[in-house]
Amino acid sequence: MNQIANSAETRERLIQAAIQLFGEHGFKGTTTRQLAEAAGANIGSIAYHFTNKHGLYLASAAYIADELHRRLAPPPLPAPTDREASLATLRTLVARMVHTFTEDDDCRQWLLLVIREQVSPGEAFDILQARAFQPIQMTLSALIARLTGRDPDDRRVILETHTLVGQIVFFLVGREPLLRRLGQDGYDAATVAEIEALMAAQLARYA
Amino acid sequence: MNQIANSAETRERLIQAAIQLFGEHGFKGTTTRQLAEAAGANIGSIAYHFTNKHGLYLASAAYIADELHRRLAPPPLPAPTDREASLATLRTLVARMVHTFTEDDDCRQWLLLVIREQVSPGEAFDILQARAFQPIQMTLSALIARLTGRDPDDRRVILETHTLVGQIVFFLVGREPLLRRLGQDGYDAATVAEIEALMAAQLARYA
DNA sequence: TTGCGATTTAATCAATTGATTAATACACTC
DNA sequence: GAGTGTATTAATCAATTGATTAAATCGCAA
Repeated sequence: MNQIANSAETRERLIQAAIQLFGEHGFKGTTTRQLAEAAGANIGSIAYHFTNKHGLYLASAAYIADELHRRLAPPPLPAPTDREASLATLRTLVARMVHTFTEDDDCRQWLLLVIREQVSPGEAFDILQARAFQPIQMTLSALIARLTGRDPDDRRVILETHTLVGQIVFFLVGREPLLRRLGQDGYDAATVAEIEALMAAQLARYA
Repeated sequence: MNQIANSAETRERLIQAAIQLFGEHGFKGTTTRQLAEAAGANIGSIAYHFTNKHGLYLASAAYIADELHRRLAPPPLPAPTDREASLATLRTLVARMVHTFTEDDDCRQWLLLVIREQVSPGEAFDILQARAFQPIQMTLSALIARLTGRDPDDRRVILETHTLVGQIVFFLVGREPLLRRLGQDGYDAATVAEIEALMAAQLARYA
């Protein structure tokens, strides 16, 4: 191998540091010196690998998008006529989302960056939308469409998909107020199981 | 009147500018000079009225909390035994939340500040929690508890309340991806009506 | 009007910011 | 081992940052 190996390592460490720091303090709240130090790299490395601070930000967004897609990747859809299989796929997908948004600490790091792009969408939003949101959205819509006998582009299907996702995502977004109400400081296995059961009950209406 | 009138005006303009700018660019992303200019005030006014930039941030959070509470204020609860009235109150509350989160442009400005406090809760989070989240949370829980014949502190009730709120809030948080999927650039009256109908259908299970 | 505290203003401060530079160290080929 | 292009480093730059200061202005009471 050539020296690109070493280069790729620095690149990777910078992206990891960027995700953590951008996620915690935002874009302007994170300095290039913090990034370099956290990555064990030099300030100049940022310019060398990503042109500038914003380039590193975009690279982080792309990394997050790919990780999200990897975790919530749409499974191969069953035959459109097989209702039972479609429902099973939907259940699996929902369960995976619940686990990801409650138990995966990485997701919490990503949240602020993702939300910021929702509030004022920039270049990073397009990356997230294309690589993560859209595929998941489409898969869920397709499944719900089959189960309700509607068209996947039916507005009712789109809105129902949205409320389904919203319920789950809110365990990540509204995590803090919920945990305080529950008197806990984290989602333990029992709580996650309760949430899963709750969502499974929700899906019963598609059965 | 004494000169406090003029002082209060400057204070108010600073808070309004702060909500807009902090909401759009975050705390570090907003400079004191931007704040002063947007408020038509002098940089020194920030220190005079709020000690420092962070003090202005806290004042903005308090303002947002009060506005949220004002919009979603818990109506007087009906007699605990009156199921019909409880359901009607819940419907009203949900409808009001839908309208607020879809049609109220102010809410979109507040979102980033609120989410940031969820991600890394600071002093501002406690203000939001105490003045806005908690009262709404408690009211909804109380209503759902009555309608399901459970205790308001029952974990199942708490979690169900959370999913209910999550569905609605996600029309604000996940606004951008949804609108793209719908091929619209905003929530028109017809769409809001559809959402309202969808949520009303959700509440049918409590009937 | 005069006086007095409250408020606003312009100027200035030290510190930090993102970016750039030239020099150096590195990995690999010939 | 010399040569070459890649990657890293330390030092430096101009610009911007939040905060502070002393002076100026304001509103009202005596």
